[in-house]
Amino acid sequence: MIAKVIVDVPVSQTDRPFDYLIPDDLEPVVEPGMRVVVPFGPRKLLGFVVGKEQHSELKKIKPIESVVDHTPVLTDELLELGSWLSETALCFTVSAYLAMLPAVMKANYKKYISVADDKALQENYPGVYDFMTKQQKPVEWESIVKNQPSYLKDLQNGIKKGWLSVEQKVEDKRKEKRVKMISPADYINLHKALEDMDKRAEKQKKVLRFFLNRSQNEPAVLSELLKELGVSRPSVKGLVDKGYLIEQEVEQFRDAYARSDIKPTSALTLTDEQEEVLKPIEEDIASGHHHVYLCHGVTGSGKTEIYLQAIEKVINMGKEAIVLVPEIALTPQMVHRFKGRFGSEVAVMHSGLNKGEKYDEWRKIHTGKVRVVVGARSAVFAPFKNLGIIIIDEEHETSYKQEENPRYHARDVAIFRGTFHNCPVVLGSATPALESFARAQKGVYRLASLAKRINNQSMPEVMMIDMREEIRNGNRSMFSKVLHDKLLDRLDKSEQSVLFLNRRGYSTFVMCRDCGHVIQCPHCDISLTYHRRHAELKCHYCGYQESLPNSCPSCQSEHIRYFGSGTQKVEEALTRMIPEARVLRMDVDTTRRKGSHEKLLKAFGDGKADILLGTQMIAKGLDFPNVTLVGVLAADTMLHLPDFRASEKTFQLLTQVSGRAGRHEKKGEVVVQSYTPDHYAIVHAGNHDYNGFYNQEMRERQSHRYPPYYFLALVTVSHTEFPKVVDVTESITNVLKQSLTQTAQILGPVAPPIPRIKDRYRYQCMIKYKNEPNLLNVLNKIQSHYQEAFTKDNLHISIDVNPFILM
DNA sequence: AGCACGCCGACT
DNA sequence: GTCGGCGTGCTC
Repeated sequence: MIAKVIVDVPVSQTDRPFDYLIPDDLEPVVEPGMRVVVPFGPRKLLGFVVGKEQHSELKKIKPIESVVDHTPVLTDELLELGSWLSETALCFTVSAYLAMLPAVMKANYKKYISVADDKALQENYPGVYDFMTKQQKPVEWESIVKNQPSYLKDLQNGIKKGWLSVEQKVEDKRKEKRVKMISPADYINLHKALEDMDKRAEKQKKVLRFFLNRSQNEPAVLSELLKELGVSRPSVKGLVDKGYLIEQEVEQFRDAYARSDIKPTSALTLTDEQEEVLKPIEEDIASGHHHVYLCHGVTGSGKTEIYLQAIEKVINMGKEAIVLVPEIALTPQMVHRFKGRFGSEVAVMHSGLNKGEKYDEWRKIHTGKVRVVVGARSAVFAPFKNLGIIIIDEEHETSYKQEENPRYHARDVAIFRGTFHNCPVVLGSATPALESFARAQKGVYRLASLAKRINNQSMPEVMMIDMREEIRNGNRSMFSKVLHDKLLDRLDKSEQSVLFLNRRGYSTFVMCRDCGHVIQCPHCDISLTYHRRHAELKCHYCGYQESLPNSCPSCQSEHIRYFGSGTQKVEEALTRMIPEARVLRMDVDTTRRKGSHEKLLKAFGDGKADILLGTQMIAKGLDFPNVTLVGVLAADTMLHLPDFRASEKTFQLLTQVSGRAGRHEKKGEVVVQSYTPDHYAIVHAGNHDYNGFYNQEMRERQSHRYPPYYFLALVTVSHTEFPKVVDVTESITNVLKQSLTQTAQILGPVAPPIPRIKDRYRYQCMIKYKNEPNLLNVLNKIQSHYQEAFTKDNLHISIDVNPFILM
């Protein structure tokens, strides 16, 4: 038998199956979807078996070296999904497969050197010989490179001459936690065994009695058993050898939520509106039909309860469910809701888990221990075999698009899988992406609306503050008079407030007041960000840092200071303004440590602070009954980013933030400060008017030929030399112009908003198109044609179909 | 990507 | 005459 194997070499020349002979003894073992180790040229590689065939057309076929997995780690569906991804996202098939698995399942390649010809080596390279014999065991190549680079040359020659041998190893980084379990053998009568025992074997009898007193044949953990009975390992081993007891290794799952106290919940009564949304979804689940539902529900309208009840239906039918949540909203509150309803049926996948924990959660899914996964983007690849529903909450979130290879969008993957499994895909949002809403309007998706909040709470009142007015009235602080007063008012009533600072595009840069010089990264064309903590300037793109200078590097003036507004700066101003307020700051700095996110939120929920101040991360999913005021400090910072989605993002963010107020009995208020309060994104957000925003933004998109009216593809070229980048981008642009239809618009070559990152110049070419059946083909050709030149010349090309970030 | 093969210059 | 530079091409 022949196995078709995709090898772990992510280049276009090897992006196809290679034939390998399946040795007779592995014949019954090897199945598509398994990882195998195969010889490839002179080395050994990890590969994915994608098919089995009786014959091969090739003469020279090497056998599979070994099989890594006991059961396939990718189902047939996921294998198919991988090749679909490689075509549509223009990535290599292996990259797609690896993206579907936890990181620990990537191969670890190691090279080991050992002595093959003692005599010859000793004669020619005595130094190397001494070194090698001192080490005894084969020596890992990388450790020599790191620690004894002086030997490398001689070693290389020794290998060439055959005095040293090289062994390639493919290692797997995964490590299951395993425990030894002891249980009585099924067919053994313990009473009889006890009688048969040697009189002197007190310890062994003690063990048998222990199992006699236990219900049925319940296994016990070996280590605990030994401790409890005060016997030693050989006593148990003796019984195992006699065949009375059975020892087996059982995987133990690390459970990050094992200790938390989550109370079970049961289904809530739905409102008529919720009922109406749920009904067609349930019908699809019952009858096995695929539709995409866009569930447009205002914040607080009870979307999650609909998800929960749909999942319940899915579980009752013996099927499985995937719930995607943006990373930032994967808060403990959210996880608790699912754990509370479905208990141990739920696996949770988020970036807070370490690699081992992620692997364990993945295995819970793979081994069928759970039926529900709640997770961020990559959870869409959960290896379920019988999916009954896929839910994407906050579907408009940009984090669903992966910004590196494979550049997939979780929504597209979900729809692929939903089609395969004939199950519904539910997209939920208070502010759907324009693309999604447009599709729903066209009838491609089924639109379901929830216009009312549960318990009929009204939407919070939104006040727009024109900050230009404040400045005119002599208020130069970052807090308007109104916001200041309202904060004090809440403090009086001991109610809580949330202050939201939209920091994106608002980095705290350092500028000289005399000459206007802004300190920039020497490797990237972007200004450095000031970090107060260590009085350092950091580059967010390449990690470069330097200490804050005392004088301007350009004019030597000492009037150099930082501008912009970070959370730290706001916190300072806030405590200066209202010293008695207890402020909790939440940003990347205060939440870096594991679990600190949860801790901070808990502290706020427990009323240990009056004001929660934070960035993006507090915009989602927070639900505190005592919060009655939400302040947005600078609503329009994002509006002026060079991004055609700037208005949409601003609208979404303001709507989400406003939704944090007054979700319970107490009425909520929102204060939005901006310098452009009459911008339509801000106005419509203030009126909670999605449709109004949608209609206006759609006109903008149409007139500027942007999505959803046109599709986009973005080609970015980078190299250390500027003329080269321009040159290559130009020729790519020409190829595109010749190969695409007249209706396609090709913009470029143009310099992107950040023209240089990590000392590499960048240039782009953007394609706007409506219908280009040939596009993927052409882009694929461009990628593989230039790739050879690219790798050896250190040129880089990245192609993003449907890009989200245009930088 | 790695690695071998192979074809030319600068050294014992 | 050989060591070693890195251009070219292949890997089942």
